[in-house]
Amino acid sequence: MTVKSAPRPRIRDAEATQARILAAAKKEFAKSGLAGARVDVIAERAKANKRMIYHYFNSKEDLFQRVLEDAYVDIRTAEQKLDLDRLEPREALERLVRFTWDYYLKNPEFLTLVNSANLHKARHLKKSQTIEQVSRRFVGMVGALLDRGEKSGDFRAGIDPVQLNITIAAIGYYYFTNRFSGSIIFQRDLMTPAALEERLRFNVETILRLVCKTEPPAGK
Amino acid sequence: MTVKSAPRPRIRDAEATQARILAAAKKEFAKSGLAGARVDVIAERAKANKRMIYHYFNSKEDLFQRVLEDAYVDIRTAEQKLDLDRLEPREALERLVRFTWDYYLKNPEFLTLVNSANLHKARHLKKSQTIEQVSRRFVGMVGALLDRGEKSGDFRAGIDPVQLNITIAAIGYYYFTNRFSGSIIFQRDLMTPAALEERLRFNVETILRLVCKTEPPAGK
DNA sequence: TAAAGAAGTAACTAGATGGTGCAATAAAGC
DNA sequence: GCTTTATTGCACCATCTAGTTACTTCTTTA
Repeated sequence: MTVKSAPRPRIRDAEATQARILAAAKKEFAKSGLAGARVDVIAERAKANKRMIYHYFNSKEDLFQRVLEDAYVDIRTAEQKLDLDRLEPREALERLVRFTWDYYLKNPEFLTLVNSANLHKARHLKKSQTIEQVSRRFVGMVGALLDRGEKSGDFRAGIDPVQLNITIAAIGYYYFTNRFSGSIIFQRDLMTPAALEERLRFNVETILRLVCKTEPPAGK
Repeated sequence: MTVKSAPRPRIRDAEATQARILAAAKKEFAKSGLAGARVDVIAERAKANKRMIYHYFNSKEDLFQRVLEDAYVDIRTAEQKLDLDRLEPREALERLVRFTWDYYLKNPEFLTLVNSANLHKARHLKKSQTIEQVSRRFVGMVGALLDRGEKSGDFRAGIDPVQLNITIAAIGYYYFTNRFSGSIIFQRDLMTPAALEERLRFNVETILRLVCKTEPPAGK
């Protein structure tokens, strides 16, 4: 009777349901924050029953924590794939700056999720073991790059990898999270392709000037 | 009967009540965001009746907008008092970086308020005429400084004041708003006096290297 | 000093909101 | 097939929350 060759879509699929809930939750939390997010909206957007959310994730807070964890794992995983070791130090550094920028641009939810986490004093991160693991590797990466560049004579000595990491993140992060207020205060649209390109160039220059011994080659 | 020479504290004082409400609202909005803030909490903390909030400020949203406006006016006013014109360009630039840092450090509510505003796409700022006024003056200030430094030969030519402004804000702002997640990810307390001092030094160096022609004097 | 208006209070409402109890149904194991 | 277990849906609740109604009390001023 039923053709089984192509397995028909499962009517009950725990994994798929959980994935839909997580995706919907990410969107909703990113859009409205933890307090502003509505569980009913998440359920509706996930095409799941609200009951499922509590079945799989226990509570709104736990769901938020899970969303946050997944978001951190995602960016850290992407960073690891950069393979900075295989590039010249200067190139590797520039690549990291560009990657960070692009990630924020393409994943704006990440920014608001982190903001929400910090509004709650990051108590959702403290609980998480996953976060610590991925973070450690990440911090090591820039440290190794700085060492390499120092030895090759490209980079100045004694730069703290944590400070550099923070700065690279900051100059992109701030631009994007505050893009709305920024566009008003500075009276220009910060999100046009031209504006984005200009900012990225400025950021690369900022970091190269900070880290490199000699000046970056005068513009293209 | 009643001695009127020393006017006894007024039992009814519209201005004082409004001020108390605004102060309480600032705290509550900064702590919990727009959605998370509770009007009842604001009323209680202001030692005012909830009805008064609606009497003076019409709605929760309007109150939020007012708090935001006041916060922007406060920082922009403080910046104007810096009197950068009277300093050497390099000194003036360093002063601006240090001021921005100190302001964020001493007014952490400002950061979360701005974050909340941006979570809501800054629609509370768009409505406000006050913001535009104070913003314009502020942007001009750094522009004038850059011009002056360029002419004196201290600064590189062609630096966009808006990009510089954003960068100066970013390297402090990011550090503070994400201090909770940062302390976990980087596995060090970012708020100890030593950590704060180190970061400020790093920030000054970042900006001087970005803007100045010659290297900043090799550290002490 | 009387009238008018401003400042303040308590109790209340209508609608939302996170979270549940319980039964129904599909899938997996025997 | 038949039992067991995991997945899902519906209806419901207790509580919270922004905003309001109706009223009292203080202050000013004519």
